[in-house]
Amino acid sequence: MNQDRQTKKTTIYDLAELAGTSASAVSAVLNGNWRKRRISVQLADKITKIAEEQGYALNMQASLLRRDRSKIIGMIVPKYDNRYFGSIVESFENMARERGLFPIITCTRRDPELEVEAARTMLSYQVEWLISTGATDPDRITDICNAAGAHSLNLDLPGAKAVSVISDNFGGARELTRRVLLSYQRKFGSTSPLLFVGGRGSDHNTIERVRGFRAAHEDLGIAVDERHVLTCGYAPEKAESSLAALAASEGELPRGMFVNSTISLEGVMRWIKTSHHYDNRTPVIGCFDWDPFAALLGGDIEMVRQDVQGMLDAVFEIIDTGSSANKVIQIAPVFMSA
Amino acid sequence: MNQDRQTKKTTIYDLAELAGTSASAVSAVLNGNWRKRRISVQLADKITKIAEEQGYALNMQASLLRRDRSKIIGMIVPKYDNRYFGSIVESFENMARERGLFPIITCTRRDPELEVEAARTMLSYQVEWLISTGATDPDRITDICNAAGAHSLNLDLPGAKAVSVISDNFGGARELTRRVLLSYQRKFGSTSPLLFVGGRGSDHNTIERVRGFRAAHEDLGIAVDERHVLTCGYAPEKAESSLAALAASEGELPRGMFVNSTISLEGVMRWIKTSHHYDNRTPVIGCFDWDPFAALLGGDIEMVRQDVQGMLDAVFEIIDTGSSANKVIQIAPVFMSA
DNA sequence: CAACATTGCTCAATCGATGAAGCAACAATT
DNA sequence: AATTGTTGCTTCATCGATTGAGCAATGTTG
Repeated sequence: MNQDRQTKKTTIYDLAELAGTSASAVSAVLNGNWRKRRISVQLADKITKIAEEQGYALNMQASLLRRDRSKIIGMIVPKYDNRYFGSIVESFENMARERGLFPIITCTRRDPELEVEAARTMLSYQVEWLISTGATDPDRITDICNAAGAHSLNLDLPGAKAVSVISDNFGGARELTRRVLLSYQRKFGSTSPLLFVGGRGSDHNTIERVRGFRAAHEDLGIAVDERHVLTCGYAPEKAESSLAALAASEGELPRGMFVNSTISLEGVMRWIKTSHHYDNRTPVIGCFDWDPFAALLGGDIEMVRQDVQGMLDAVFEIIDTGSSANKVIQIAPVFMSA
Repeated sequence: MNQDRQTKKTTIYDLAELAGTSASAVSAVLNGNWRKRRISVQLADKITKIAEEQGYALNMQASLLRRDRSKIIGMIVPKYDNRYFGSIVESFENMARERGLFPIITCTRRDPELEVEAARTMLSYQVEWLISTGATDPDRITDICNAAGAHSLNLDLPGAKAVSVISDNFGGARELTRRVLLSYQRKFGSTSPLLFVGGRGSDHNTIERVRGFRAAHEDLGIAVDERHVLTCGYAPEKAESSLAALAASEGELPRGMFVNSTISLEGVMRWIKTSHHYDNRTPVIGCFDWDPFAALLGGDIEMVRQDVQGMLDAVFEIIDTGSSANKVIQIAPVFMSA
């Protein structure tokens, strides 16, 4: 394998020698502004041909060192384990490439130290922008970016020191809760407060969603049961053990739920299946997030899909224009009819 | 926002001036080999302190240009829309970082042109290794890497020109098919050939899985129905319309299925739900891939989980040692009990 | 035909970090 | 006192691409 790899890479100097010309001319031809530099078409063709024959590849490090803009744009993302972050990353890459930017993405597993380390590394690579997606400490990253002369932006979770593009968590949660409460009423003929499961009590999105959850209850004149707000973290296992604990201490759990992410929903559904707590008592569920399989699970699951395209449109508008009037841009999520 | 960003970035020359020393000393201190270069502890401390105060960040482009190794490792990946690729990417990042390598990943959406363009771009960034995951034309990428003096490796789908680490598709499919056939027999008291749905007839994995599918049928003395091998592509919509077409032309479809990926399964489940074809006739299904929600769908879904950790262990063993005896390394997938 | 413009290129400095080579200053050894 | 060794730095060339300045060789104009 790989036995025919060259030891040394071809540079513009090698090409210049082969073409009997100067490195300067080669550079001009290969980076496209040879017209401006008055290189003849003949020489340009010759150089292009030789470059292709030699399999020449630009050394971006050398090029970037000399140029003023790197055109590199970084993103940190917590996980790759759900559709939401997956489609954020995929769209981000496409939109960056469309603009001639080179995207680099790093997964930081909700680890504050890793986030900072990743940010520093990206800055070493001269990123012009750094998008912190769902970061645990976005302001720290903004500070680091500012110190290094790079732009920064928060996505999904807001920070105080940079523009933030987030879902309308309050509005979305309020509407989702309202729908589940009404569906409950329609189905079971009575009203009842819902169970809230998943997310961290300290994170902005969860706080806002709980607020929307409460607002919807209040709208319909239903009192929230405080013991039933389980902000136990996002991991499936957390949701699972949290439900198990509550069921152990309370007996029967409500037949209506607000689940704070598909990740938590994973644990909820697993618990429902293994505990048999809801056998023959199928609950109505609202989930703040969307997954194609979860949508097919049957029963009564209503999902809100965060508007990834809308959020990234907002992100790139800021990047394209260089600034934004608002500090926090809220994008309304989309309701999927199950 | 961002009003306090500096115009110029701090360099080692700035630090040298502030510390009243030379850039060379600053460089030695900051990259850690100041002991070897006989810099005094006092000066090292002083420089470190000033660097921190100034928020100095190394210019990786300049550093890389000078150094022999870039320690950058690239991966191209088809999509971020399922657990398989998601966990490949996440593990890849972790394992690369553990080794002091800088991972860059690009999603190429199964587009051959994008794959090539992405490979070229990564080579410009001086990647030492390029891992082609599920690439449509891995050999082309290997050629490009060879020409540029970079190592390459195939993951998930094999190529002829570089070492390939893939799942044992034949073995896995054979065992999965066997299980589904037996489950069919147990459940319905008779035997019947299964339906094969999803994947591309031209890709290696699909070919091997169809081969395993046939072998398992043969093992049990069941004849495969050739019209029931639907290698219609991976996209959910393809699976959906393919099933609809078959049902339209054939009437009742078999109650046993082999689905070639969770992506295709998404279409299959949607069709089952919307068409009502299988209402009160729940089929037994085997899926070559795993998804937590799909696993909870109920009914009889058996899933094989590809051994991502095992595959990446093999990948990094090659990277660590620099070579491999085998051209194709097959990793057995793991059977999940539903 | 002199003066000037245009064409088609080359030269050389530059980006920031790195490290081999070298050089003072002082210490240790003969 | 002369030699050798050690410490603690600095100088400078270098990596490969870019670009302003400059320079011959032509072409054009009055």
